[in-house]
Amino acid sequence: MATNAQRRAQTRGCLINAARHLFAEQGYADTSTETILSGAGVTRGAMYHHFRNKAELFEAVCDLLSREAMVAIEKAVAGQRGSLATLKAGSLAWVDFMARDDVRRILVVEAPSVLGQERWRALDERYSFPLLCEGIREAMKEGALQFSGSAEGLAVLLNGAMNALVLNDPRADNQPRLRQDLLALFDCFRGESP
Amino acid sequence: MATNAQRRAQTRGCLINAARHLFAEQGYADTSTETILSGAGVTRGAMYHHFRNKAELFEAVCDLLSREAMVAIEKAVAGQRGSLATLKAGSLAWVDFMARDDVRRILVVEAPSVLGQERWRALDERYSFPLLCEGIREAMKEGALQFSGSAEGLAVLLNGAMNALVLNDPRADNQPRLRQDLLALFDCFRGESP
DNA sequence: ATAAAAACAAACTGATAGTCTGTTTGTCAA
DNA sequence: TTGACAAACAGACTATCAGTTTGTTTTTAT
Repeated sequence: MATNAQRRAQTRGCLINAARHLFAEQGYADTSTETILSGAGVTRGAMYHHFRNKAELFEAVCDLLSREAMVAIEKAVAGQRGSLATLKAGSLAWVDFMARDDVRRILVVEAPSVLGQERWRALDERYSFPLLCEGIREAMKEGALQFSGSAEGLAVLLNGAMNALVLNDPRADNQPRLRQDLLALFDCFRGESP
Repeated sequence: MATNAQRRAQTRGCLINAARHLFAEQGYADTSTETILSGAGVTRGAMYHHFRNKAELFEAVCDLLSREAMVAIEKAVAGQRGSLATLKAGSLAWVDFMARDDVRRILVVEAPSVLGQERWRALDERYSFPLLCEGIREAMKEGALQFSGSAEGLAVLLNGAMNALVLNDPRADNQPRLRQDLLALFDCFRGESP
């Protein structure tokens, strides 16, 4: 009835989707594979046919979320004019996406521990990081952004700054203020002038 | 023979010390409590008398490492003259300490996931963050550092930038370059300039 | 049509975090 | 000093759960 490719996509999709919501609500360690299985309407055998272990399923979830982040960023960047405005818009879009409760917990809080430092960085470098890096390089080339160090280094540091912003007390009302502070930070690189 | 306070300190110390090394080498999830117990020369009953669960023992390890970080920072800052030099020295000391393989794995990679975002932030705010915040406030007051946003916001962002630095590929030779980039970042806040 | 491979089903196993009950050791007031 | 109480510890036990194994169904390729 269904082709193998369809069956495969269907089963993987169900598992990833169920896992995504459960990991977001209960965290990785407190989500048993059994819960995921019943949530996805799939058996143990099927899951371990598609994923080597629980962590690999988690990685698939991370991949999905990262791709969604890319979409959000590209959408935000689309209508922008000027390299600095583009950089700012993209960065804010990234922050907005990562600040979502589910995304933050999975991609920012738990991913480094579950995937390990190496694979976590690999994820970053596969998706959002090149975009940020290119944005910075472009802005530096145009002179809209001046920095005595390397573009890649600045990208690493800004990436970390945004990460910290996302992690900083989402329930407090200081989130908008922090966004302002991030924009102020970008303006510190304009070289001369107010 | 020994007083209760002594026994308590002894047992807790052995557990925390054993756990510290095991968590650093194998990670939290892959270190069984049994391994910790035999490493500490202590029984299960003793451990669960002093710590509610495995995570609470991990938190005690984090507390110890954080205190050691404070010592390292205060030592580095001791001989410095000028608010900006003090800030830079303290920041580099923080980076150096956190970049240690054992410290990075426990405090930077795994702590957010094991403790949860809230308790992880609480840890930061109890130790290094106030120091960074005060350093920035001081430098801003002296005019050595100019920023249109709030000192606290800048502290959050810089803290994140340093975190990212620590996480960025420790095996590559780009670590010294990143340290230079961090110093360059500090110099972006001097307003007018050379 | 048939052989091979992919997809799935479900019982089973070893490891392990946390509990429970009981024992030893220290504390402190009378 | 002693006796009542609490803190510290010992170790057997349990429920859970990630991953394995073996067997079955469905698709694909020839």
